[in-house]
Amino acid sequence: MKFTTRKKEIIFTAAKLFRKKGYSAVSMRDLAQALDMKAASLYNHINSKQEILSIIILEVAENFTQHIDSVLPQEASSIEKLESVIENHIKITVEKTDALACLNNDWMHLEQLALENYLQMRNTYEAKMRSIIEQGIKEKELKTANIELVLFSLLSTLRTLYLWYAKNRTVSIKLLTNEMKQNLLLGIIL
Amino acid sequence: MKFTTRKKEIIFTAAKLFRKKGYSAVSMRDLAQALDMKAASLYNHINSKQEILSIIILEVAENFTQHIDSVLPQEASSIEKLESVIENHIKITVEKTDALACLNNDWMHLEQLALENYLQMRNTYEAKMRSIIEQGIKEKELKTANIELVLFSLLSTLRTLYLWYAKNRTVSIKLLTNEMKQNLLLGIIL
DNA sequence: GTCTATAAGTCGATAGAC
DNA sequence: GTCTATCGACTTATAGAC
Repeated sequence: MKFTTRKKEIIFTAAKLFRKKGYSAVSMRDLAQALDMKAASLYNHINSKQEILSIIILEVAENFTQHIDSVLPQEASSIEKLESVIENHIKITVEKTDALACLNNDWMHLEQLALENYLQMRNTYEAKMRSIIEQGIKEKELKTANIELVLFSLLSTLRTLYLWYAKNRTVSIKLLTNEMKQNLLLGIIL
Repeated sequence: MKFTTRKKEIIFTAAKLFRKKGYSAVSMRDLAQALDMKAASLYNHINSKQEILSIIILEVAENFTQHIDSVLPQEASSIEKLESVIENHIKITVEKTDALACLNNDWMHLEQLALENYLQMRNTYEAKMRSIIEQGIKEKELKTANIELVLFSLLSTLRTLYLWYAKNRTVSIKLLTNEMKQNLLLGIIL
């Protein structure tokens, strides 16, 4: 992996460590050692450990926000919109595995503005997903069911897909995408 | 909540705190304060912070192990077995929400024997789930699909259902169970 | 069984030399 | 931009009084 700046290298490495042990269990000394430098030197590139976490998480959160904002106003069926959401989750899972894991597991260690910012993006994302599901039920494309549980069933699998992908990196994205659409939308019973 | 021993009260309270902030971010002082006592006094009831974590996690892991061991040899269809597994996940989600969250998020902070023990139980559990899915495909009850992804789709939702349940505690278990069977087994498309 | 005091080490972060 | 040295607070855990 090549980096344009030392700061990006630090953030990339931090995401890898945070994913394995969690934000709280990784010390600045651990991070420095992984980069073959001393902890004090990190502070020439970043202001605090907290800043590293917020950069990692908010960047991924913004990726999700941008995608759902582009999908929602489209003239498309609810199923097409859900498929596009699934594709985007898989894209982020593949391209930003470590950062996605941090977002999932360490968001509660964000502070102040970064935490508010994250929670606001997450709430908005879920509200927009909910409206797609409601559209689908109204237009008789989706089964009439508990909307909150349908929303959760979809998101829980998509959010944690990185756990599966980490152990199965050789799978083709096309196969992964098709199978996930099948499983999530059509179920597994013949 | 009433407790038969002080040790059980400590473990119950620890699970609540670990769930909110994660094992590493909860100090023995935090735990003591939540119990209205001093940190040093905790050590009259438990040997170490690590012991608390392993008691919390291994107890839940053994619940899962016992259930799948009782389901696997039954003379039942693969779908009936999967339904029984879903019911058990929901039962544990409802009865041991905090401990289940610890198992999901903090298992990697287990050490030595406890870690080996946990990983062995998890691997065995997944292997037995896999054999149920294989049985289902062989007997043409389940669609022919990527077994590993079907397994992951099911478990990812069941394992993180506590996140949804924590915000929707008033839902009836019967409704929750029926909806989850629908979503996971039959999909959401009409 | 709970307390105070404390050991021995780690934490995030800073100052200042080079 | 990296280093050594260090600060002050916090960490898990123990010793011993009550």
